[in-house]
Amino acid sequence: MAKQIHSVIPLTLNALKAACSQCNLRELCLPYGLSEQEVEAVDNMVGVRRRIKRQQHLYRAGEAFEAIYAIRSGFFKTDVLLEDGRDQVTGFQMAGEILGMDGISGEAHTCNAVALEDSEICVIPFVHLERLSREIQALQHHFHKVMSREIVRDHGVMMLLGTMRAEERLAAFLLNLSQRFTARGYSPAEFHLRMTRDEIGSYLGLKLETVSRAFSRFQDEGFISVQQKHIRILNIAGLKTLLTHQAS
Amino acid sequence: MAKQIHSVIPLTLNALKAACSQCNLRELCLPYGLSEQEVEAVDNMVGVRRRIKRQQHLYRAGEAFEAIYAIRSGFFKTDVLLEDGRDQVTGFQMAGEILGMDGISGEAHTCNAVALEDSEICVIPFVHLERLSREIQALQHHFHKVMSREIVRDHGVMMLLGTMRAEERLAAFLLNLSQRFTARGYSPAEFHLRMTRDEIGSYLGLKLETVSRAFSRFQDEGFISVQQKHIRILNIAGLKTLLTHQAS
DNA sequence: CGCCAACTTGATGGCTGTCAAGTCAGGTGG
DNA sequence: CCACCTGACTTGACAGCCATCAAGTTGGCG
Repeated sequence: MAKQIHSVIPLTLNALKAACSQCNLRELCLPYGLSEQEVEAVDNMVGVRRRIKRQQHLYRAGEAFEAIYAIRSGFFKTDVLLEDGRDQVTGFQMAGEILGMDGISGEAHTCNAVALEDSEICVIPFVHLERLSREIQALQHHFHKVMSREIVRDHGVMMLLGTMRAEERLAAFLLNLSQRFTARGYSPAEFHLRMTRDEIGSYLGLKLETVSRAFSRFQDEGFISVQQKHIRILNIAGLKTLLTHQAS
Repeated sequence: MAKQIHSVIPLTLNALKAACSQCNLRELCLPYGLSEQEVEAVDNMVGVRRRIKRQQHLYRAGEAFEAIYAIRSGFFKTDVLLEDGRDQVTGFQMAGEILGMDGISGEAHTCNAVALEDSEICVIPFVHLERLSREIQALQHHFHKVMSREIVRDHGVMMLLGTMRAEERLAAFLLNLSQRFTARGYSPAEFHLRMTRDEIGSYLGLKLETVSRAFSRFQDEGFISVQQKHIRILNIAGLKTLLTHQAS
């Protein structure tokens, strides 16, 4: 009991005032070409920064929706639970991406968001965002684009789940990760998976054994090298041909 | 040739000024409690009504994004095409629902929207919508909810594609249709499918034969009666148990 | 009446799920 | 420092669900 109190409370209270004006992820979260005055208004809109430890929830399905969250650093997954116990990972999110937009429609979150590594997020109270969006056109349009991008991304996942075979799914997944790491200035060819095989499988609609076998097969073919969660892509073109060539 | 010209051109030109103030789908498209003045402003925001004949495209992937569309009557599907020819239906839309939000992020549509029966839609130029959203808070919030609802819906489809077996998918599909028809004042138990088995299969990540077999099996079990595209649900509770009971 | 698209039904095969055993890496306690 | 333990992962054998291929049926339309 006492132990719990000591270990948990300090973590969630670790909050700082956010400062978009100083943030190097600004171009991911915010529109181009805001005036100084506007950036200051955005600084005031964003509430606080919060640290979330690995395996902690940022929010849970059913909780009241109050804010969306910008990931400042770290890595998250979102997942949905069915009544019968089945669940599915609906996405993996990394720095510069936005979490929580599913909650707007029903005023409650519809999925869980869990940190896969120690992370830092900026809290954006939704009423503030809407108020400021009414004043700054560029911010309004940017937010609409962010939501729309989420819809397009989901369509991509539906495509993947509906039409692709196991190896195609995993290839698409790796290429997607590679591209997103590249966009953040990391190596396109070498990265560390933050999620387990089981979580990858859940996201891709596969069992963990199938994911593992596909990894092994890719390694045998010389497309990648796998050591636990460390991935190195050796033949990006090879992975890409897996996607386009295998027509049904 | 001459025949084509005669049959096609008149259709797409069939456009009227829209009038939300008169529309009985108002509660689906618009927020509650707008003032008369505000409804009038919305009337001006919405461009024209357009008729789309069965099998005609409302928009195609790649076309410039200019407007979103509210379905006034009729039935649509949206689908995405992969380079290698595979495609997938990403959704079926009916009266009161909104089409085209996928286009906001990239300023171009990312999927095709095709009428599955003769339909009528209201064109909502997106710059108008954003302008008016900045003035009418309720409209702004309503639009955000509509986009968020699309995200939540997509998560539901991902769940379906990622975790359910063929018969569960079809049961979920039928129950979803039933619920949406009910919300529009139609019978919850009896309706006409506007799409082919192939389109259902594409949406559910199944082949048309599998869809057909599942229909037959549901009929044998006494859950539904099927006559071509005419569906009658005889045992809604039975269909629902298919969803929750079959844990893996 | 005949044609065609949509659909149904059967037989077969393959991909992936399931079950099981074993390996590996990291952390803990002696 | 090392043995042990646990969770994550790999690999193999087998089975089942669904895709594929094929043939036949139905209903709508010219």
